[in-house]
Amino acid sequence: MCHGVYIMDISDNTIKRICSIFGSLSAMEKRGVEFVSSKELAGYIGSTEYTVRKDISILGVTGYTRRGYEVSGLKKELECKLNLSKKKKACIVGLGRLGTALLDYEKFQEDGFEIVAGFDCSINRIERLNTHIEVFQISYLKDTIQQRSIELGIIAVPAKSAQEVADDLIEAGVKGILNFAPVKIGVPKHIIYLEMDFTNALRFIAARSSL
Amino acid sequence: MCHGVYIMDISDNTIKRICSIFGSLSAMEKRGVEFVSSKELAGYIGSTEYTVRKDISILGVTGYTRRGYEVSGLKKELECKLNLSKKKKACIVGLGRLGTALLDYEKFQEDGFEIVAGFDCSINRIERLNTHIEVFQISYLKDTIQQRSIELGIIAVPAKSAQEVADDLIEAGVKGILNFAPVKIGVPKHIIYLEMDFTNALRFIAARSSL
DNA sequence: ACACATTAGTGAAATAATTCACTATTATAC
DNA sequence: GTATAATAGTGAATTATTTCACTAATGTGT
Repeated sequence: MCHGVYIMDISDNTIKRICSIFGSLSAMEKRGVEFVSSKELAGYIGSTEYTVRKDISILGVTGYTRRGYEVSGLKKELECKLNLSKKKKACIVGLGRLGTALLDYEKFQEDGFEIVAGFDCSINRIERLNTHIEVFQISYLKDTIQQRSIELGIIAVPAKSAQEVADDLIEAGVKGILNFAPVKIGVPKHIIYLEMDFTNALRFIAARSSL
Repeated sequence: MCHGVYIMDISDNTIKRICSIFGSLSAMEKRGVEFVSSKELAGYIGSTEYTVRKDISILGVTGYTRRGYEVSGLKKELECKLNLSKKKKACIVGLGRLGTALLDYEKFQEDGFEIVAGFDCSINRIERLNTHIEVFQISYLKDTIQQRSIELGIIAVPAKSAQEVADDLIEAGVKGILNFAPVKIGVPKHIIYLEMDFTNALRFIAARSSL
């Protein structure tokens, strides 16, 4: 943890926005942008200048009058405050179409998330896979996670086995779970859980646009 | 639009929760569950009984004292209020690993979202694809969307071409966009836009669990 | 038939989040 | 050098959201 701020007291919404800001800063840094204002950042992440300034100041980071925030400086600060600098090991359970797409999602690597293992219950499917990441039969889940100190589990199995997989991941010791199965998983309070439900997303869009 | 409620006045958060509730109800209906309480629903979607009751009552739907809500009845009501009953046509742009995974994501079909076209810029890639959904070279995007009255666009291209694809989709007339590219896209106010940024999700989990 | 327990519905209270209004600072133009 | 405009920082006001507290209704058990 970085000095000063106790991140656990900060709201989920603020943390999510800071994560988006971090992503925008990475992109800007690549493009060679040096300074960015709260207004511009707000545009990038779909928020307001007020909220962006509040969020950043909650973390105790400051910018420059008349110039805004220094892109790479702010990025470094956020990285430090959010503990994103350390490389994090993750695994993917379920190597169907979505799981294999995630296996090779380059963006994860760029961002310090290293996929160090994939698991599937089907030996046939595992043998047919063409990837540079090591893949295992799911019975090796617990051992592999513990041997390799994997901290994050990504679930890409069908809905009906998602809870079981989550239980195994937690028993093996992961700290966070990203769930792509279209079902809500129950986890103990100390496990950080996030769901990516594609169908729900489409429902939201449909409802809002009154299709 | 259903009678009574003006859905545009309802907050995004409420709509998102209602969408989750809808998903949970679908699952329960399949399992043959007849009634469900606000407390149980809250458990499923990760909320509280108070909020669930408020959300449902905002839509003007009522339950039964001592029994809760009738599962299939509530589902029908929500379907009607959220305009989810009509089949909605969608297309996917970008047929890399993620795009092709989405092409055959059965859950979409089950939920009334019909993927009626896929697009990619590479003819080679299109020819190699093995799917029962019609795929086109991206130059046919506008014509196909208009001919088939496609209302939803799903973007699964690399970050650098995402904005351009979005502009084309909007010009062609889609009403909503679901963006899987890890970049924020600018859209006019009347377009409903939602982003699924996997890396951001992992960042959030990492920050919250202080990996 | 009666007591009890459970559950929805809802206005009010409490809490949280956002926006505003203002200050201070400083780059830029003239 | 001075005026001006742009921008961060921030306490206060506003707005939104969630939670509480209570009522009413109705199954369930005795």
